[in-house]
Amino acid sequence: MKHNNSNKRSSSVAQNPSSVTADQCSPDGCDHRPALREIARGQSLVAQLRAIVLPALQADERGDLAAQMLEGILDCSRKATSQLQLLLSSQARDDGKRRGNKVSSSDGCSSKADDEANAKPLRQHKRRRFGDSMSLETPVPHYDGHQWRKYGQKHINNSQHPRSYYRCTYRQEEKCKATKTVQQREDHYGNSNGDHPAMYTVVYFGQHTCCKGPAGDHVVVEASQVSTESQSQSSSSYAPPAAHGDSSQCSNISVTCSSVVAEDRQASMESNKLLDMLPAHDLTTDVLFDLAAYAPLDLDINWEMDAYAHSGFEKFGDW
DNA sequence: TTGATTTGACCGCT
DNA sequence: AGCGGTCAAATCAA
Repeated sequence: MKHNNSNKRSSSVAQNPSSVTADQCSPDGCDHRPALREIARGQSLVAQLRAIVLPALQADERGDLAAQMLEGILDCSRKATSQLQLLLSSQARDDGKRRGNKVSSSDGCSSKADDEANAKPLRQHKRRRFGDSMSLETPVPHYDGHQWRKYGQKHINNSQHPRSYYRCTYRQEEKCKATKTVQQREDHYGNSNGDHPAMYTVVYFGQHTCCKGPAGDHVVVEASQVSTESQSQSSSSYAPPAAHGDSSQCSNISVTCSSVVAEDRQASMESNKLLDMLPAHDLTTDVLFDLAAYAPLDLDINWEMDAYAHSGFEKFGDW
């Protein structure tokens, strides 16, 4: 049945919120979300790389080795991600306690929302927050190893290109909540020669909880979702191995960060080995160089920040 | 026929 | 008020 209430709105000049990343810093200055975003970016790059490389590789030992290395890289970054997410979830829990669980009231738990929910089956629209998002710029926004279904497209204020909305194909059968948005960048215009391929900004929301992803194994349930999804569902409930206390997160973090750095160094070394193995391929080598270069640097920065966390170091610069 | 995409409407949030 | 995310009927494509 079509909706008959026409309230289509015209566009007006406004700031584009997509250029803003919210919740960059936690109250205690021990924020690892920038590192998490970079690792996720690396994961996405590897997934794209695999989608490009694997079909072109021959089924021989080198091909198997390359596939194993790609798996190794993804495995390293997954471990690093899950460790950081555990830290973030404990941070968010503690933050929620301090704020008196204000978040939960926006999830339909307030009395007004309850009344309306009893009256009619309301649509549950929750505006996403950028705290649990990972952004990526890529010429191949559709090759990330996952299967997506488009569910919407919108023109965004002050943007020439529309933004497309995708959710995981296995959203229903596996309750996978991962979504992404794809929007062509304003300052990149592809030409027919392929000299300057169009660049797209891809923003990922949530982690894949389906088992049909590129690695085929189960990925850590989104830990940072606690800021937006306090209304937990039984299918996606995530219980950390041990309950954390209210304080002393920084000492906890400093222990865990060493293992995160180790995992990411391993991923970077694998990338370099893969780079030596593969024949010249523009897009492939670009992605690999990107991978090999970014990981140790970004994590070293965060590692050093841990040392200063206790002294109130807060600024994270241009992440 | 079935699954994917399109598109106008709806709704939460700022 | 209006922007952006999501829903869901209509439409398209295989």
